[in-house]
Amino acid sequence: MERSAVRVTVDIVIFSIREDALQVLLIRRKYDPFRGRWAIPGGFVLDRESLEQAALRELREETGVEDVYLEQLYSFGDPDRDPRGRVITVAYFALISSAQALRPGTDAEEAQWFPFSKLPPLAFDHRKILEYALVRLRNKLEYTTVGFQLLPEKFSLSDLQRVYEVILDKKLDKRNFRRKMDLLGILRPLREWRRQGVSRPARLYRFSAHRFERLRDKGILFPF
Amino acid sequence: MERSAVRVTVDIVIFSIREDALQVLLIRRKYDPFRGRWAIPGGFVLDRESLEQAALRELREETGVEDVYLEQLYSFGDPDRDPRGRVITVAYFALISSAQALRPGTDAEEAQWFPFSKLPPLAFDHRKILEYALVRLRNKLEYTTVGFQLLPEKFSLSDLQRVYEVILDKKLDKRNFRRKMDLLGILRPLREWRRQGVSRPARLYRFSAHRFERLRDKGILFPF
DNA sequence: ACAAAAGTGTTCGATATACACCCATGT
DNA sequence: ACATGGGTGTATATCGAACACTTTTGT
Repeated sequence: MERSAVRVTVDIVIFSIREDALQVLLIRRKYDPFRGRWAIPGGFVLDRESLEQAALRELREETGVEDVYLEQLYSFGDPDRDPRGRVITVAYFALISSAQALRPGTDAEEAQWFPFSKLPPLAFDHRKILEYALVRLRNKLEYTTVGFQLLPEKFSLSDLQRVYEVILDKKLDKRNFRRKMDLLGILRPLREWRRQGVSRPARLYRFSAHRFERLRDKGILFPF
Repeated sequence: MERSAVRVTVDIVIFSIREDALQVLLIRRKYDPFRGRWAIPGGFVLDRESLEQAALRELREETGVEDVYLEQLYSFGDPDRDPRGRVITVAYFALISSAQALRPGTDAEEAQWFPFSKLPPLAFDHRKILEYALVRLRNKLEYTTVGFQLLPEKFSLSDLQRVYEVILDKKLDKRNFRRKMDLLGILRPLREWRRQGVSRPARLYRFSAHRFERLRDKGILFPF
């Protein structure tokens, strides 16, 4: 068998809802190739770590956050995707709660949130990766509970609906949305309300993980 | 940045319906590690080929078939998954029509179909890969048209139903199944019938690709 | 009183499920 | 005539989509 002179990276599409928009975290490249361009955070897989560990490490280095939803997206391996040589990347996507503050630019890299609808020119094939990540996120939103990963622990139903609306990029009907969430049976209402400026206070809810497990057991979700 | 001393393979889970069962093609390893064990066909990615090209090449080498449904499954990169060192594999799955004959054991490798329900002990983490492939195949079956890829060009509705039944491992109602297929609007009835032994001849159908494209455009499918 | 967001039910069409008998053919 | 698989319709339950007004609060 032939040896393959290949290097492997992980790249992580980091989504968050900020300022009522779906945003992704990008870093500005300091070196060639694509110096000055924006890129998805990532880096080489180290010798003794799994792909997921590598993704978590990069995520920690880039943002300082630890507890996030992380899912493998797809592997991209066009021979010409990196001008430096043969580099295959395993792309992940991560969801960060809008409450989580990032430790800014830890390894002296310029990092910045961009609304998905206003992406700058990107390095490598990162535009393609981002677009596929959005497709997956939208699909997952419809048949799983990933949406909750983008919210803080306590949230109102309007918060939740806004998450769905900005990701799917369409208005949803409030009554239908609430009924659906209610039927899912994974929301625990709290005895807490939150005043949002000048109007009626909104009841807060918590995502009920253990009811969610039953859904998982019914095979609605995925094994990794 | 650190170099990663990694090699990359593609492995292909090859599904087919044979003898009214879902089967996978395995090859017997001739060399260590895991000499004598059965394994999913695969091999190293070459310098100038994409991941998909590598998968297609392995598929051709292993089976002689060219026109198949091929989809990337998942990348597996546990540091200890291969005793020879760091090998990351990008797993694909392929669907082969039951009509397609394989060029047998071309590169002097012993290849054999195994019913999914009677898998032998497998090399590496290939058992895990196979199990995930089945989960994906089942999911895809429900919201896409991959099922047709397992049939020859002309098929009866009973043939089609059998595909669904053996993959999902449950009996389906004939009338409901036919109505659903009819509503999908992707079957073209032919003026041809086939006698199956001693009973009434079954009408044959053809999968209508161009109607299918409309479904694809509606975003029901995936980009790769 | 009014502005702003929270909250709440009903109707309708589409889709999924359950269920049983007749038909065409070869032996 | 019978054994074998092919073919067909109806009734019910469930789910998603459309749609408008009242409530609570701060100013």
